[in-house]
Order: sequence, then structure tokens, then C-alpha cells
Amino acid sequence: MINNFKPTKSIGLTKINYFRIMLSKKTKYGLKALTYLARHQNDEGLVSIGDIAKCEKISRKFLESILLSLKKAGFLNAKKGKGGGYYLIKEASEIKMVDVFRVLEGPIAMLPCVSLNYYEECQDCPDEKSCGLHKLMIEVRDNTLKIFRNHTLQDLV
Amino acid sequence: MINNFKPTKSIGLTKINYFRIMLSKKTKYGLKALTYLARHQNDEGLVSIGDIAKCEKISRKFLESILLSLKKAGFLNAKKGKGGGYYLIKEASEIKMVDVFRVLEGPIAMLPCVSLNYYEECQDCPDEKSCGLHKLMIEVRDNTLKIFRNHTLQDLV
DNA sequence: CTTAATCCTACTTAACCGATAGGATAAAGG
DNA sequence: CCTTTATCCTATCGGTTAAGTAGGATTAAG
Repeated sequence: MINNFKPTKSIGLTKINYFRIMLSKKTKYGLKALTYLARHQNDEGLVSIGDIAKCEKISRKFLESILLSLKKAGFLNAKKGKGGGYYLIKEASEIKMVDVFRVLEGPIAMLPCVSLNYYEECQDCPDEKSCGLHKLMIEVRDNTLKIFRNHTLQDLV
Repeated sequence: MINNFKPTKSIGLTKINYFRIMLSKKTKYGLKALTYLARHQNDEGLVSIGDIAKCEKISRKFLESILLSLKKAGFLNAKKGKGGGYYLIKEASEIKMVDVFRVLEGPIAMLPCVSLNYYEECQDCPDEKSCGLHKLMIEVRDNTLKIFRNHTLQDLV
């Protein structure tokens, strides 16, 4: 095991769970890989999974699936066979954080009834427009979205 | 089972997980209970778990543990025995969302290295100050915090 | 002393995250 | 053509969590 996964921690009596709310390793690794690609692809052209996994200390097999997702999502492309590897399709400055997060992490909203892309009707709320929690979560979502839209991969390079 | 928990859903090829990032039922129920208390405690004085669970359609036993947490955190108090129940200690307008969230949901930051209350050094990042992801997450945290600090239970009533 | 409420500890179940395993496919180069 | 080396794909495992459940201990009113 390369990385110790510490989902919970106890401080005094209260148990903190970093598990939820927190960024998944999938997203973290994906961002690392994208950053690595943006840094190295110009020199050598193609970058292999093995290189990234080694340099960034990421489980190789896990990284495989992540890069595959990113490929399917249209961020990068791959060349198979000997001497193959991955390369970014877009410029780093054109890869928005919001898009990466949606692919790797999922919905940005904290409630389905507040999600732009994956909206789902609230089960136990008769009227969304008069729901205080709904309003609050809309506000949080909009602020987070704004930040993720204004940042690109270039900011991490 | 009172509430159907649908953690995952497939849309086309992509699997969406509402599980992470999303607000837990614990927090949702806790907020509902607090709102219920704020609405009803003036009339009858004490409000029992059973009443809240019934009206808000929440699993009674689960609600018990949530209210216990809220009591230990100092939001409300209880009177045991016949005719007993819960009552808010503070005014609804004095109960900040940020405090409720910290108790029920945990850290607000998306990374331990960005958490104000539960900071933990980043494992795979040599220098936090030069880390782009760190900066991004600080920005998200600050915006979310700002919103949660500016809202109170009164906004949900 | 019965009733009715909170308090407390432990357990169950389904799901997911992170990681692994094993092979299928594809391309380069001798 | 065949070996090597890379991505692609499916399936599974172990550990952990959220959500809910069970059963009783404690406390207080009437």
C-alpha cells in the first residue's frame, strides 16, 4: 500500500470523518496526473502511466482507471503499444476545474435538489422555493461553482 | 425503512455518487429537528423526539442520537422522564449554521491541510504555500465559511 | 409503581473508496 | 512474425462508513 488512507481521526471525544465532504483520492490523483502531463508532455511528447505513478507515488492500477475516465471525458488522449502514453488534448489553460471535478468527484452541489447537472426532486420538501435549506445550498453551490469556473489546470502547474 | 437512500445513480455511462460531497442525512435531520424545535417550543414548552420523528418522518432511533449530539454540543437541553422533551437553549437567530454543520457534518474544508479546526499537514505536498490546489481549496473554504457564518437557524424557520 | 421520556452501548446492513489482479487489445521494432 | 511494452477492460477484495435498529439503563411525573 502506497498511501495510508486515514478516513477518521479522534480528537478528544469527537470523531472527525475526513471521509465525506473531503476530496477523494481519485480527484486528487487525477489532478496530479493532469498537472504532470501539462508539465512534461511538451518535452517528450507522450507520458506513460508508469512514469506518473512512480513520480507522484500513486498506485499504478488505480491511476490507470482514473486516466481512462479522463480520456473518456475528453481531456486527454492515448496512444497504445510500445512507446505509447497519454497526452493532453486541450491546453492547460483551457481545462476548467469545474469540468475536472464533475468528472472525477461528481456533482458539485451538496443536495440533489440543488444540482445543476444532476437535479433530482426533493423527497421531503413540499416547495423548494420556500425551503430555507434549499436557498442556503444554492448560495454555497453558486459560490463554489464560480471559483471552479474561474480556475484552470494552468493554475496548478 | 422510512427514507430511501439512493447513494448512486447511473446516467448513461457515468456513475454519479451523491454519497460524497453531499449533505448527510444526519445533518439534514438535525436541521429539521432544530427548525421544528424553533417553531414549536414556545407553544408547548417541551418537544419530544417522538413528535419530531413523526411529523418530519425521521427514523426515531436515529433522531435520538442526533439530538443527543446537538445537546452535547450545547444547542439544546433535555428534560427526562414523563412529560419531558427537548428545548433550545439559544435563540434561533443565535444558532449559526457554521456551528451546526461542524457538529453534525464535520470539517467544512475539502482537504485536511485547509481545515481551520482540524488542520493536518499535507502528506504529499512539499510546500503548502506554493501548492495550487491548496490555494484553490482555501478559496472554496473561505467562501463556504462566509455563507455558513452569515446564516442562522432563523433563516430556515 | 406504573408510565413515559431521554440516555447509552452495541449491532446490522448496504454501499463505497481505494487498491489489486489478470488478462485483452494494440502498436513498435527487431 | 513474434517479442516487448503500452493502454484498455472487467472483476474482485478489504476496510470503513452512513443509516438504521435493538435493548436496556436512567430519570421523573402522577
